[in-house]
Amino acid sequence: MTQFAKIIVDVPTMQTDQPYTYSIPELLTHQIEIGMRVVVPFGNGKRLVQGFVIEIIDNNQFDGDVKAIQSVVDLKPVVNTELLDLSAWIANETFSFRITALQMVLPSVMRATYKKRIQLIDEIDESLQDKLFQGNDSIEFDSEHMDAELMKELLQLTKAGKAELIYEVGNKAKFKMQLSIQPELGFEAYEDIKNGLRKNAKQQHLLVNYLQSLTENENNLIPQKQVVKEIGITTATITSGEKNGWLKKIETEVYRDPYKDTVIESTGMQKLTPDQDIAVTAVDEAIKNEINKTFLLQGVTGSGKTEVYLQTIAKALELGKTALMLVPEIALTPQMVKRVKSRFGDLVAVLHSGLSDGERYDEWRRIERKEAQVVVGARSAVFAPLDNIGIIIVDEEHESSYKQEETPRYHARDIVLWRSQRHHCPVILGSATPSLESRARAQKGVYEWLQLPQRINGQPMPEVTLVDMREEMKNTGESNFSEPLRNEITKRLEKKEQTVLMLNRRGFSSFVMCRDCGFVLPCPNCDTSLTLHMDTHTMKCHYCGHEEGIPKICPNCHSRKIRYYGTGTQKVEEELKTLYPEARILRMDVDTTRKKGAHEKILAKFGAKEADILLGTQMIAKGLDFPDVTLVGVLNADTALSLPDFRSSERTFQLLTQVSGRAGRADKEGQVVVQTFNPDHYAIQYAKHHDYESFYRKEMAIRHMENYPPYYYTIQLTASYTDEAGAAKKMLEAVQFLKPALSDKAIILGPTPKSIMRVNNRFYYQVVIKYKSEEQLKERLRELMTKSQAEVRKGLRLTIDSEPVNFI
DNA sequence: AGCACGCCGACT
DNA sequence: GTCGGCGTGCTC
Repeated sequence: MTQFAKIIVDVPTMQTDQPYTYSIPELLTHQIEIGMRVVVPFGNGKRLVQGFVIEIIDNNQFDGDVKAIQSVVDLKPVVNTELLDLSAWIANETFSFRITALQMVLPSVMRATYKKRIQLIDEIDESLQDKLFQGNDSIEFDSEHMDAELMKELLQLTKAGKAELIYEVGNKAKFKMQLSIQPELGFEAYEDIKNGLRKNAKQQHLLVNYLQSLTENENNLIPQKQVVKEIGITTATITSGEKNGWLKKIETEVYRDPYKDTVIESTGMQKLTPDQDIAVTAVDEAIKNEINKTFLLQGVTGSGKTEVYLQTIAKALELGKTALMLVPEIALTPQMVKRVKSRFGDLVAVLHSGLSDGERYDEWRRIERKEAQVVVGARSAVFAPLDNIGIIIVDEEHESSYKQEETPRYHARDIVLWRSQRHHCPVILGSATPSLESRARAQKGVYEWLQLPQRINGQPMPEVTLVDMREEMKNTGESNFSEPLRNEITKRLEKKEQTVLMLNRRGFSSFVMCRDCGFVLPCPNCDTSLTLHMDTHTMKCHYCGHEEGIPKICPNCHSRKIRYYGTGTQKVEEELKTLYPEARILRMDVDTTRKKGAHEKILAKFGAKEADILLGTQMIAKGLDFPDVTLVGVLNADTALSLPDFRSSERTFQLLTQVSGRAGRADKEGQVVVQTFNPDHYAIQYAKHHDYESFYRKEMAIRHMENYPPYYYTIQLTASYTDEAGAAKKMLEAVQFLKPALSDKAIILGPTPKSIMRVNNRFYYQVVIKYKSEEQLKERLRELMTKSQAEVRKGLRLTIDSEPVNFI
């Protein structure tokens, strides 16, 4: 009996965002399973696309002609039922397409590649064939790069029936294979062969001896490369050995191991403090009883959260379960990875953005084949194809990088909670400064609250000194370094201790300004100014990537007095060098860490005490742990505070608390100097006193008053268009459309232009809706998307972001 | 997305 | 007259 399959096709549009029914050809009946990728004809002509099988049914519910599946891509399913369900849920929650959500849960190499080619099917004039096909009988048809004249002629040929258009669906994923050899005979047989060999056949002797020794081994599959190197014979000898039937050659898959060259010593469990012990016991209990429960593990820097994570992971493994641990990208340092690997060895798979597509795919396969049972990774690692998860950990749970800023705009924390329900396992959300959302849930008892209030070594938190830059400016003028900070740096240099200096990301760019007329070089495509990049000696736009030369004379008034301003890390570094000519300085920012591994190199250098001062952006706030750092300086604590985002206080508090924790972790006492223009701001004051609880209460009061999360949910709509009026009109229309479906408790903010209204010559307008419970909202938003399709074709872009992390 | 169909302007 | 512009509809 003919079976049918429901398939999500790889055509990411609203109109095609639904399962299509295809018949399963007889030949493929026993091959096709749910979760496999297939190639199907779609649309007019012979267009082929990839699709995912999401259901297999016995009777066709579609009244119309069904087409048959063309071919199967996979030997076994690549998406299990859990991830299939998860992707459907994500598509629904984030207003994205099912195909996009499906592709997101898989490594990017598994995405299909499409090619067209023109195949000659009839005899044509030889000179014409030379011209059009370069002597071949088919040619790739690439309408983007092809010569227009050539294309026209090829199409004419197709129309005349002399050639046809062929669609090809490719697959980028390749296993890296390696040739290995294996003995074919037993010990005795090799003995006989040896006796039969000529005396001077030295290489053959070596080979047979080697094969004979392998017969004793359990694992007798040895890479050919290794054999050649080890016993010094040629591959020719091995090949003739194969011909003689002494051995066989086998192709095996090898994994690209990015950590191949790092030697890792194994470490055991550490002794727990009483607080840690309470936490571990509570989580272990939940793992054992398969209780889907969320713990908020709130522990100050240095309180040993990581040890709690590692011991609960050990518990899960002990029970035959797997573990997933998420870490923010910037905290996923070699130190961090080493710590996990040293505990669990080869059971660990690591997924982070630094991996090549191939490496990422290999790690994914190790997980899928259950060779790796512990997964450590950044945001997208939440989709690791683990089975039977025992514990999920989200470290630094407050980090905004857990939210994906492109569609599907998911938050890893939400995915984690979904998966924990599916696997009946507990979740640990860990942080020194939990997000208000999570902390409030702990308050309400939705999460179980675990605390680690003490540092492991019983050390006090470092002393934080605030420097009022308004006062300082009067004395020191334009310097980035206040007198108190300079004095402290001098002291460290004398005592041969290390200093870390942090420059807040926002407002840290250098721009070019004319001293005579005040002209600032703007980006031609965006409403921003270009920033100076000394490494490439160009002016760049951070939003659209536009790049141009550094002007020598002012384009506006032709003055020669055009200089660069602002506090880029490079400029600060220069000032540091003049202040402390003898100090060894390392700079860490986007420019110096662009190359792969550069980040690690800088940290390793600093760790080896090859520098006195480490200067960097926020990337230095996370995960670095150097015992000789006794001074942490924050050059501009409050640049984020002035931003029109309700989370700016929270971010400032979190950042300051986090960097403070970097000072004096071992036996030496640390000190923190924070330069600020708002020394009285509560975020800065509470950070100075390491007082999360007071900050939490104060901030909650403000959120309550202003109707922001966690008291309200938020949704942000953004429209962009090539003309400003179009974008504004669309958002106005959206408000008109949504309003009737909302209760009077919902609050609509906007439409307003985005703070950078024009990016890459598109204009952006937004609307934010704050609400507590709106039954119809999501459905209405979906309708809005559907009815806007016609405009999308004309260039409108409409995005819906549920619980956005950036409001500007 | 990508392709066909269909209806209007300026050319071999 | 026809080639080709892009607005519209459809894809199991």
